[in-house]
Amino acid sequence: MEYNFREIEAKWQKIWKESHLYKIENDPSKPKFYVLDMFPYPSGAGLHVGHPLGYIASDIYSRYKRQKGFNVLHPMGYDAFGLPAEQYAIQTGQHPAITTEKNVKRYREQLDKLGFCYDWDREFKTCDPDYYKWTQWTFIQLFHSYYDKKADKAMPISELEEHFNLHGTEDVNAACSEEMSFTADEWKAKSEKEKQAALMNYRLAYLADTWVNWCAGLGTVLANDEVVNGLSVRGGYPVERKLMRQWILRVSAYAERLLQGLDKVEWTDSLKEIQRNWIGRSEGAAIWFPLAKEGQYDWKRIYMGGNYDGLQDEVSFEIFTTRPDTIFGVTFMVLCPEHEMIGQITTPEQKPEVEAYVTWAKNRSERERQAEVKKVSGVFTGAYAVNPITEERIPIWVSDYVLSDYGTGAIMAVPAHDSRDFAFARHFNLPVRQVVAPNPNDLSDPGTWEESMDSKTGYMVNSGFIDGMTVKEGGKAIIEKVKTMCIGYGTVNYRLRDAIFSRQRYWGEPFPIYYKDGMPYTIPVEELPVELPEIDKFQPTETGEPPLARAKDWTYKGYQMEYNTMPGFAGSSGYYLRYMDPHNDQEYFSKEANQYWRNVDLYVGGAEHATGHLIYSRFWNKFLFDIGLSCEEEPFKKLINQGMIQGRSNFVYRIVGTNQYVSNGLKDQYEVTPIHVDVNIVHNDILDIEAFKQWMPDFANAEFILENGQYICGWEVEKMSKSKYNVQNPDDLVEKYGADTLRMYEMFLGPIEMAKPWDTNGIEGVFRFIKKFWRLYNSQNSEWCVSEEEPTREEYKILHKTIKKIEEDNEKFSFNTAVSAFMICANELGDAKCNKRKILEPLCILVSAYAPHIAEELWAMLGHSDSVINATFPQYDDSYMQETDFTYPVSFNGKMRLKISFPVSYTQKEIEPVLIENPDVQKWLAGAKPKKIIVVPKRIINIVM
RNA sequence: GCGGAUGUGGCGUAAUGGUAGCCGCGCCAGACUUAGGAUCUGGUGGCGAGAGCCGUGGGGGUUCGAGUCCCCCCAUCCGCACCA
Repeated sequence: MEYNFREIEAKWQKIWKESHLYKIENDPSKPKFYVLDMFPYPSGAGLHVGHPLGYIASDIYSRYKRQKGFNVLHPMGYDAFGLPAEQYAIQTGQHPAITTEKNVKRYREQLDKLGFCYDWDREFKTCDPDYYKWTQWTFIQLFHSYYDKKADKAMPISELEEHFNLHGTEDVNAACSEEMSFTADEWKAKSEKEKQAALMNYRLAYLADTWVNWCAGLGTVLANDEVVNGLSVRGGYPVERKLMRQWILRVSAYAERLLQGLDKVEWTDSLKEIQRNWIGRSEGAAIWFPLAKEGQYDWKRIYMGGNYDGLQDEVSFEIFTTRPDTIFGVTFMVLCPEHEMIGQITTPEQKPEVEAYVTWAKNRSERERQAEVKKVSGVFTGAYAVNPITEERIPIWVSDYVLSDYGTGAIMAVPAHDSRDFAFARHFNLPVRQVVAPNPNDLSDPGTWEESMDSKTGYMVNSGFIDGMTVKEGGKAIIEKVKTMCIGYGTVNYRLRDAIFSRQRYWGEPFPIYYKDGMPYTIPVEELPVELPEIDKFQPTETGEPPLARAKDWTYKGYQMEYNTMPGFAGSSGYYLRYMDPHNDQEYFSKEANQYWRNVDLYVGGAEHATGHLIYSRFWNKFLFDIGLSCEEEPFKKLINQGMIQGRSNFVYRIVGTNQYVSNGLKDQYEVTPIHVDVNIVHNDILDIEAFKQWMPDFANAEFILENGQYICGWEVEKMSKSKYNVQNPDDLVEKYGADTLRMYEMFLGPIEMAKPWDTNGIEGVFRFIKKFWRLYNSQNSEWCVSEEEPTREEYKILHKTIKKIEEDNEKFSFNTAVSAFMICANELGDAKCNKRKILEPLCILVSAYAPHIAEELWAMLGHSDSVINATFPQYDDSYMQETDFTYPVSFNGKMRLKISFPVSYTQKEIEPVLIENPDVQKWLAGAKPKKIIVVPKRIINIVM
């Protein structure tokens, strides 16, 4: 039989599908292994060309693990809610469910063509009510939980209520939006609405007025990770800051655990680093600075921040600093433009200027603000604060270089040792005072400085009681001091912010929330799912309400339901758990299923999810862990980021002012304009001239200056995009070479985690290998030619060398070198004309993870009725590797000169005399006496002269 | 600016501190062919007629021996970026 990949691949894909070959059970008698690909969003464009890379790698690993005796969970499904389908719906009126269904179907077809071993019986979409029921359920649990810092976990909010009833806020140490203080009696005296408002301050899913990223272009708010450089990731629309009432997840409560957990997972250093940066832990101090007024300060009273009855006139600002040691160098204070105390403290003379500045700053878009980071702006309030340590009066300024949502929105400025404060001080001519020096006597005049001295090492100077201490000691001393003064304490701040969880959109999970008396209440879990209602149009209402406000009778027992929907990351944060038990209608997933599958052993996907999905799902999982659902605290044990697939563009060079095109090698002789040319009409950088002329009307009459009769195109690695004409569709390659060739070629390109250009130039080589592989089993004239003869020792050696290499490479995900090993093996067996079953049968198993179709066909031809995926991975036998002699490379001073063979049993003592006598060695020694001879057994001999 | 990664033939890449360039593309030569973007065989880092010399971004170092380990520098890519 001839190798006909179209026939073979179609045949086996059909058989696999019909027999549910890849369906697996939760079978506790076998060790488990969970391999997962990152949830794809089925876009209208079909499978992105970068996707298969990761899918192939995970598929190979899954098949390999299965052959190694593991029960492998390898599911697939779709992250199906989201903006593109809805944008399309707004434009065309087509319901997003229809678009989504169509896209999912196309994805599935593409995936099936690549021969993946997914257990499709576990497939689901995030927009399935059966699934989003559990997304809503989790939201309800979050709503009814708070984070107890003492227990360091989520707890039922009912316990907090109970505590309030008995003790008020005394001894409460919980994650919250703002510190609260009331007694049990005060609590009991509160109205139901007031109580709900107070509890909202603690819930893990809470409703609050916050500054959000409002994207008018998309008509919705966005999470921080959905905004890059002030533009929305989807669509690239400008984003502005807006104060809105939104659902928010208290992710920040988990900041420390999210950070600590990174030490327990096997992810790349770079990915962990990105997450650490995103979480952004910094240690420092919180210190209160009072507003300056006449007389002595009662620091204890000031600490209470005016919350004390009778001390309403005391105004103070809480600042956060990572450098408490530099407090003697504070020469001014800065508040963010959003700071609530600005109106209260601004002097009448300064009021117009301050108000103008605040209005200007608040109305700037995020993009403008970020683009002009280097520009210094700000305004003096006319008010002064008191440095609580030095008791100096310092001016209070307002500037947008202080951010409202980090720390407290107020800073103590130390221009000598902070570059931003320095720039600000220089711009507004504020004093700069040095308080840190490399050595205690090494002072200089800050007036002459061109930049601040940000060093975190050195000695304190001009710093009163901490003079002479190191920076570290000084910091500690100041924290001690402010503590005893009751005006501050050492603390930790995180950059990680709570996640905005509302979207003013239709195509997402509805919230299981209704409003009574203006306060939100959850729908009973027995009544879930809250299904997405039908609406007539997908736009916001005329009054600016989200689309769900259009739904008829969108109420619960007469109460209005929530109009917002959940964001894209809601459904993708816990999907990996649902695969463990996807059809369970009683629970998210059963305890038994979770106890068995535990967490994902291998997660494969792109690094672009580093600050979104991979933080949210870790948070989601930790919460489910806290409430006893998930038995593992980290969801993804090992994670591999497939490298980005870059485009490889081709160019033709038009001679300026003509319709003449000059070949790459000759272009330097002319003045040319490079023009992108469709890579699909270029083969190995040689342009198909006829196809080029037909490609676009402009080129129909093109003339060419050739080299060696050909037009050679230039090339460059760029981002893959339609406008650069460097997009290649995996379907076309499957059509041309077959899935097995494509799978192996993608692996052959290089290490899986490395970024690489999508260059199909080498695919022919892999195609040749596949055909060569086929011919090991089928003779030149296409007849089955496997013999039952006993292989030679040499043939066994080739096989076992390969078994060892493939096993090692599979284990370390080095799939490129494994493909290379298969090629070497096929070359060697071909040279040996080996057609023996005892060699070719195990080899077929080895290859089956990489090229499942051809392997399945050959396996059947070898006489097996069961699938090759159920075969056992061959056992490596070291005895075939044993040799009696070893050919030593002999080097002189580390340079390899010649080779001499010695029995492996020979020791250095036995080798040396023979070595010295050797005429070639004599020649290289040229009469000199070797200083030293190094023999590394079975490795190398080095003669030092 | 901060953090992470990467630098090896014309190209993709390979090398537990031990023979640099495996495997493949491309290229060259040959075989079979009416033909070749098919198949097969051989060759292919640079310089040199040759023995040989030089070669892993650059410069130092450790070592009998460095692409690999250490220090400094350069380039490219990725992430973060007024985070106090």
